Amino acid sequence: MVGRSAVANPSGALLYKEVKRKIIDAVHQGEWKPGGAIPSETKLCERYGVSMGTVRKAVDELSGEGFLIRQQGRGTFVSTHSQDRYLFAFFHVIRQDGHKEYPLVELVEFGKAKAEPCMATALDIKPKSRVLRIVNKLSLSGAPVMLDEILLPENLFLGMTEKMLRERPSTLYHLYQEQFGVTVIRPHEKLRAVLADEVQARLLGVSIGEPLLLIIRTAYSFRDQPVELRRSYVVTRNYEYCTDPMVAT
Amino acid sequence: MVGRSAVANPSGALLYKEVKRKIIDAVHQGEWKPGGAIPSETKLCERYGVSMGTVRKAVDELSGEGFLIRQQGRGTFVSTHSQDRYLFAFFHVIRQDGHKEYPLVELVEFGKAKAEPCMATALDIKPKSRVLRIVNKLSLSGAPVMLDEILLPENLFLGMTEKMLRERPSTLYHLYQEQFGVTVIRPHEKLRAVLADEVQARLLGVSIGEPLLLIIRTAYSFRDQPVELRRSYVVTRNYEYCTDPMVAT
DNA sequence: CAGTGGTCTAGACCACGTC
DNA sequence: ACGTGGTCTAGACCACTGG
Repeated sequence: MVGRSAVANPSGALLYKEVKRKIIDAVHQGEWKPGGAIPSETKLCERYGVSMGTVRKAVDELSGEGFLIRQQGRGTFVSTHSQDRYLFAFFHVIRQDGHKEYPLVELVEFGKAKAEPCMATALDIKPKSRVLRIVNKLSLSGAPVMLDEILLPENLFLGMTEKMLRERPSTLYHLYQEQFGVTVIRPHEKLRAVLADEVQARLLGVSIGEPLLLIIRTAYSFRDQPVELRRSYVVTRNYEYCTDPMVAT
Repeated sequence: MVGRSAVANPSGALLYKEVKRKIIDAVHQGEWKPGGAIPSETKLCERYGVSMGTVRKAVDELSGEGFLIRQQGRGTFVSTHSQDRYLFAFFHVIRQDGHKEYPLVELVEFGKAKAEPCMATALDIKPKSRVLRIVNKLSLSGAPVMLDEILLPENLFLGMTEKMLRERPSTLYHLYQEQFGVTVIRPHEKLRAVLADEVQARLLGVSIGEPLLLIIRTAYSFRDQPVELRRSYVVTRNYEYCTDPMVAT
């Protein structure tokens, strides 16, 4: 037989996983950029010395994970967090009648802090190392609905300024990607119900003791590296958190 | 060319979607039963007159949707809601330290009611048609944590008795499948934060005004048919709702 | 029109589970 | 040893996009 055997290959891993890794690496090393196209499937076959089916399986998985976007007749592109499809992949709060809307984001606070133990654990950094702290107020239909407290490991976001956040044209995750080369690929969220404290009540325009939905999100980049910890407090009087806002195939 | 063309086929649909549909139908018609094996991939090729790749794509999707379970070296099986992997596909409440636990379920109420407009809409039935109403209390580590109010269209669950619910050995969804031939394949959930009213406080052993996580779930069967509406009230003092409890590939 | 991804074929060898 | 699913090959035709 002229081809390689079905599974055995230099690194000992599955062939299509190997191809996935190589594609991700090429993007990491800047060969193909977010928003740009990657080579056609035929060219990828030649480049990696595998058959179409194997390239397809690799690209299929990467596209399923949201890393690539395929467009029939046009090509396959490296995804960007500025794309519309991405906003609602991470923003799950919609009106109770099902209406979706883009939130208006307002910066409330920006500064540095020392990581508390729970933050350090979640972000996989040393206790008491420095973190950036951002507080945003999000409004829907003109009314404040959500308070975001965002914590970032400082070393990944060196040089972040308040100005960047105020002038940000698109989403925060787009900023991470464009300015700091940090691509969020997977959020993990935990939810609780809590009562509004005085600060939250004031900022959200509700009474103290109003029930709030607390969303604790850890956002992961490649290799399961945590890059952001976020606590969101949502007034669910008119809005709700919706699992799986994605449309079906 | 001897084979059929790549896309054109009798029904005009994609070939692998056609195969998916036929597999689902065979299960529906009782040819292959939940828990049992379906024919090997080779046999499915012959039966449906398509190639391995096409059968694989169909089975891959059905297995991704949780309808089938593949086991290397053994075969492919029709999934059952009694399987362990299924409990946590629908039960997302875990302890705040990440520990997962099986809830103890206790029936609080069982009866019939007329569908309110919002229920009728969600369940896609006529307003004021009859629904079954079940209220369960769920405990974790011996303490009540969650209250479930479950609403079912009566016509799909004719003959359901309180006895069935009390003697239920496994999950409710397993009961739906075994006794009524209703297979839940996809839940859709919306979450809010609310305050405990008097009844909830009493049943859950908390004070009135305790913040509760409200989970409004619509469960769908095949063809996007809604089969259950469920409102769950969770005390999130020690527990939390966790998105994506599934382990990665 | 040429080039892309989407689907499909008809095989092959491998790793795993069961007998 | 045998049958299963898991992976892989080396092509093919189709539908869609763009020039």
